[in-house]
Amino acid sequence: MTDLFPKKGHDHDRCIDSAIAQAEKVCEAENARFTDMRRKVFSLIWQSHKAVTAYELLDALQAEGQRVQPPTVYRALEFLTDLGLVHRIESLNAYFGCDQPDCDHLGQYFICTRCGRVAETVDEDVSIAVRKAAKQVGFKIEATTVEIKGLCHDCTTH
Amino acid sequence: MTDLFPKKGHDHDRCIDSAIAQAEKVCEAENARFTDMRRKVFSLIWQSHKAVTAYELLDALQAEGQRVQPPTVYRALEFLTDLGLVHRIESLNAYFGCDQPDCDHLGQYFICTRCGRVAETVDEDVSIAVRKAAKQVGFKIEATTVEIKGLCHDCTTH
DNA sequence: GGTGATATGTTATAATATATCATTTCTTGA
DNA sequence: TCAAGAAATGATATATTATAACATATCACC
Ligand SMILES: [Zn+2]
Ligand SMILES: [Zn+2]
Ligand SMILES: [Zn+2]
Ligand SMILES: [Zn+2]
Repeated sequence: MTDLFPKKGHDHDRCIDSAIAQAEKVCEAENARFTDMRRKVFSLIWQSHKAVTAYELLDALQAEGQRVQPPTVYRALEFLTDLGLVHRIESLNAYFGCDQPDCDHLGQYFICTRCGRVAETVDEDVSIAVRKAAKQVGFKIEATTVEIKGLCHDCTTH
Repeated sequence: MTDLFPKKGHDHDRCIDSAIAQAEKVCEAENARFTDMRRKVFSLIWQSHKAVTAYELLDALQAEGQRVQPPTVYRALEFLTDLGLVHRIESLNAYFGCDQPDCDHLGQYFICTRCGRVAETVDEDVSIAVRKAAKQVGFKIEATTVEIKGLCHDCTTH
């Protein structure tokens, strides 16, 4: 068993720094501008491993004294999700930071209903099973949403 | 290849009648009341094989002259989804009728982006792969959302 | 430095969902 | 049968999530 979720006392600053570094790389590769606002929103999303809502981000920005409106947040989120730097959790209407933005992320999301954290995996067996199921019914896949709710390992044992 | 989606010219009245008959059975078995409002909402959902939003249902009810408010629709939807007669498609904020309410529906949903129809499958291989992926990371599953968007067989060939 | 493209600001509003309390309808058992 | 309690619906208000439309600012490039 390898827990996808980070350990309790882990150095989260490293998560943040690494995520930002990766985001910079992706933006550069895509010739996309990692503006102050986008960087700010991205950092806020990475403050935890939980999914955050657009309005939580808005509140956080406003708490810092910025006069930000919803469209600003949604635009940043659109930019980040389009680049695969952030994923939207459909069943939560919330967003969280991708820790492997390089991969082609037809990912699956584990969502802990106790601690609220989200972890992403790109499980080949799941992908294969989904593709096979689609093929069996003559369905041409464009996108998949696989969201699994339950208890993370920490939350089952503590 | 067995298309999950109904044929174009199929007798949809039979779909509706059968769905209502099944719903009556389920409600009776659960000792739940299939009231006029719930039956009405259920029928409206079954007017097509597409997923419909709560407010589309509300509009349809109001168009019939009823003075219905959102809570009434959401209550009916909650009742129906709790019984497994209707499923919510998270990525669409919409609802559609289950055609196999007896099974334990850890189902997967195929959503055609062209014709808008939804079809449900309960694919064991997908379920197994998801359970295995969860086990590998020590995650205890409570619920799963598997929504697959793309083109149904009809829409790829016509 | 001027110009077009991109990003953000601003205002308004659309779309989805729920909280709360009042009223009606149903069930059930004295 | 009908009174009491439970369940469902009505009604009002509001919370939450998201986008449209147009103005302004910033950036990239020549
Ligand atoms: Zn971390
Ligand atoms: Zn947890
Ligand atoms: Zn039909
Ligand atoms: Zn189709």
